[in-house]
Amino acid sequence: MATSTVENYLKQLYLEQQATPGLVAMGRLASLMGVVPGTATTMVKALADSGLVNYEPRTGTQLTPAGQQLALHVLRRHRLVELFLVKVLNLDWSEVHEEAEELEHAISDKVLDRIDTLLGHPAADPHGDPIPSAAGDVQYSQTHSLADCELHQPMRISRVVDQGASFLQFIERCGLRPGTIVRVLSRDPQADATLIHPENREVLTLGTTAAAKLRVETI
Amino acid sequence: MATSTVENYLKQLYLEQQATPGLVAMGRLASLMGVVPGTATTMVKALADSGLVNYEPRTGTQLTPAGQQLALHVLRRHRLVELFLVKVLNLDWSEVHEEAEELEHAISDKVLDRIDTLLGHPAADPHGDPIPSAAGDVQYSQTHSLADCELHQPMRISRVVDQGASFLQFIERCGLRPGTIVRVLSRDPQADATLIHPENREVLTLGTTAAAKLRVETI
DNA sequence: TCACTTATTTTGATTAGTCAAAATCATTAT
DNA sequence: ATAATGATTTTGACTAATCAAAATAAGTGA
Repeated sequence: MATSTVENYLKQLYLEQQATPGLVAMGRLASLMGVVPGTATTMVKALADSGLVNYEPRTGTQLTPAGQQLALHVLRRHRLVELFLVKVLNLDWSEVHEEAEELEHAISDKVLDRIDTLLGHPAADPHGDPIPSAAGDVQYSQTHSLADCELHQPMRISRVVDQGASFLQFIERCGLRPGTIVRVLSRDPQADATLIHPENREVLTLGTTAAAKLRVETI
Repeated sequence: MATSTVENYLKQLYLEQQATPGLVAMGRLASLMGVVPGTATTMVKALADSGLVNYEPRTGTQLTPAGQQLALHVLRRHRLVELFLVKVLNLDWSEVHEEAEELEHAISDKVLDRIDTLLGHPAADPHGDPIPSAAGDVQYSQTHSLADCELHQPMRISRVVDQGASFLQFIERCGLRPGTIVRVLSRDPQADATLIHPENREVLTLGTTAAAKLRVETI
């Protein structure tokens, strides 16, 4: 059985590879995990010995198929738990990430399965992140973000790519949760600004960094 | 923050002191925790340093008020989780003990509170064990067992003092879950047998050890 | 090519929890 | 009172995960 530390390394590697394909450098992994670089090196060597990652000294590391499988399992637990906490226990979506961070390591397959059934085999968590299947398949609807989608076209927000509670609360306040329909009215690269119009809400301006965190899909 | 190992030691000490008041010997604690006696000694010394137990070398240990407080907190989590798993996720009551054993260390006060609310502030878990309040109070309804209660008097089963899945499944099959009304028809000390009659069920015989595990209360 | 910067790896230590086995202590039985 | 028995404690060692700081490698600039 993988310890929860191992599960966290694998999960982080998976997310990082998803965001930036290719080898993950030790320094990068260390900062994601909140440890010093030497610790990451030691850990990755151990993971390599278990066949969960490939390790190229002084270059970087990446998940093996076995490692990815395990990472997806963890991610499935994490995301199902998040949705469960929101839907069944009425927690706020801005706080469930932290809670799930602990529960994802403690929950058995049996309990997870019940949760999955209770929720009706959902496809995405409260942030719009896809929930991997028990077999380890994930559906990435390759979307644009508010920072690069078409102007004036109504789009549906499908995903919020930032788990921070304060950002999520901000999104909440602006009425920009996943599912909401928005249109981008204009972009001003000089001002680093995107003018958007959420359905039934007031027009507002987002900086490009914030806009890029809101993934959208055409309707 | 107490590690889950520490939480388990405290929980086990509490349960043992409840069953057999007085100091708990190292050998006893070790066997309850499934470790070697030397390990228990080392651990108890550390717990004593943290002010969670009193330790009398070569005699035994017992919880301090602080230790008991923490133990009750763990027990509250354990039992609320058990009930939640049965009521909300439809797990079998014979399997929830194992599941709760892990979850009790991962669940936050906030989530626990939601569960408590969702279940309507229940007083007992699926085995009839009382759920300590958030403040750490427990209601022990001091009851008799089927091994020593009055004959012929209808009694309500209030508690099953054995968490083992196979025993619980047996109890289930005989229709002897908490809440059931039963009468003891006779006892034969020589044969070590108790003849009981569960309401709407067939008469059956239990050995004294098994009968003692079924706590009952007068109606 | 040589020095400099920066990331990575190595080394030595630390903490929590554990075991095996030797040493110690406290009781019982003779 | 002494020896035997049995529990307890101590000692030394191990694993997982970590950090601090020194050593090493790789790439960059001059």
